[in-house]
Amino acid sequence: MRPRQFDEDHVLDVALRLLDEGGNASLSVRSLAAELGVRPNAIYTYVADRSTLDAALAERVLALTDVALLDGAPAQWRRRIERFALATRAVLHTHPGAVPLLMSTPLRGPIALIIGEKLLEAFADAGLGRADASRASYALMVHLFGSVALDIAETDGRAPLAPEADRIAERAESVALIPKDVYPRTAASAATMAAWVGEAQFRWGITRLLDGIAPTKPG
Amino acid sequence: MRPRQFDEDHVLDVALRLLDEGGNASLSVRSLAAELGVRPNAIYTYVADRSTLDAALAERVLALTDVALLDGAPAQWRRRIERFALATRAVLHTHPGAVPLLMSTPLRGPIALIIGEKLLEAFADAGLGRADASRASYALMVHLFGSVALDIAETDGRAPLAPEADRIAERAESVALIPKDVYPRTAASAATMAAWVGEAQFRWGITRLLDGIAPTKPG
DNA sequence: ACCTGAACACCGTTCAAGT
DNA sequence: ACCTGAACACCGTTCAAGT
Repeated sequence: MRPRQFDEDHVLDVALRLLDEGGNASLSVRSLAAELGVRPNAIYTYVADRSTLDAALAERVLALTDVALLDGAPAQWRRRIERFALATRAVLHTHPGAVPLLMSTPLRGPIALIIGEKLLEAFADAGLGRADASRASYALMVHLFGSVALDIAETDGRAPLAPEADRIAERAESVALIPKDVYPRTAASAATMAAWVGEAQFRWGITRLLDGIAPTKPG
Repeated sequence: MRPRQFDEDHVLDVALRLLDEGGNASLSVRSLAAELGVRPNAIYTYVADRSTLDAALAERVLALTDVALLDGAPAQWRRRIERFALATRAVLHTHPGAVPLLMSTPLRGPIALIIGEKLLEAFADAGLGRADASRASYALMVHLFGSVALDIAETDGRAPLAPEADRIAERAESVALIPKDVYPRTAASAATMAAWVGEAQFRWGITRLLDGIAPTKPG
């Protein structure tokens, strides 16, 4: 009959903070309990088990996304998708520790559904039929989430991430060691390769994908 | 002065088998040791620590890929990339438990480099300049790895994966529950959405991406 | 050089008991 | 209804000791 000490949102916020501060291994049922000032098993009042906690965290980070960026005039469909993709990438970069959770959980929560629905709308505005719009939506999510996941795989998962320029510079150092006799083309394009984790590369990929999905007709 | 009981390859093979058989949580330093008939700490003779083991497993799975599929006549660049992407997707589906490792480790081993080098060659054959070829290679890898990771996030990570038709049918059931008043477009394209985890969707995405990267000029 | 024994500081989860 | 105490079956990793 005791009152609940916290609501579920607060529990998830604290969990997310632990993830942001400490990197990948810093969140556990026990560390979360300690942070809340409670015994480990009390966590099970708020959450069914560890994997449910992870899924809830993934959905929570997705909820930070601004889906309204997908709204707008039909003719602006491309700009709407691009700005949403850019902004979502930025949000996910803010919570790097949650990204592996996003990539290992089925994305079926309400936020994932809203994003899907609005992407369908944008691609319909682009002139695509029902099936193609659906395929295009998924292709875009694959590129968005996949790109962020690979970016973050190179970091320790702690927030805030190092500035982009630093992350690229660090890659440049390691890429410089690639033997140019074995990998000549790779060595010759080292600078571009170092910048794979940057926003320009992300824009480039999204642009080409959208070009392939809805080509502007010649003439 | 005792002889090494195993070589590193064997240790990795056994680890991969544990991952395949038991799903995500079935591989641990201790379970690996038990399977090899040795005490837990003996593992550290072969591997520096757990995260090194994970990285080695990721590289090992990547090594199962057939990079020769990227070779061929310059005019066939598109076919070379497509068949490589398809085959690599199939290989990764064979070791689903290793895919999360692939997505959370920097891909800098020799196999990753060879794949990159050969992709650069293929995109050069497509007529791209050095920087664009590099960006295109990464975009393709993002799509390939991202797509497989999202596919596998819907499974329990045990090999063999259920047949594609079954996985799609299971998704269809859950997608059928989406309320059509809130998500009308999503509900209307439910069948396509259920098939997001299928090979046809993967082909579609790769095709559109390549279309955007190296458009066949009109006329 | 390789493996064991023992130990340390952790995990997630359960169950019965207290309020 | 919520939390605690206690326990269980796990983790990864270290260190000194044996061969």
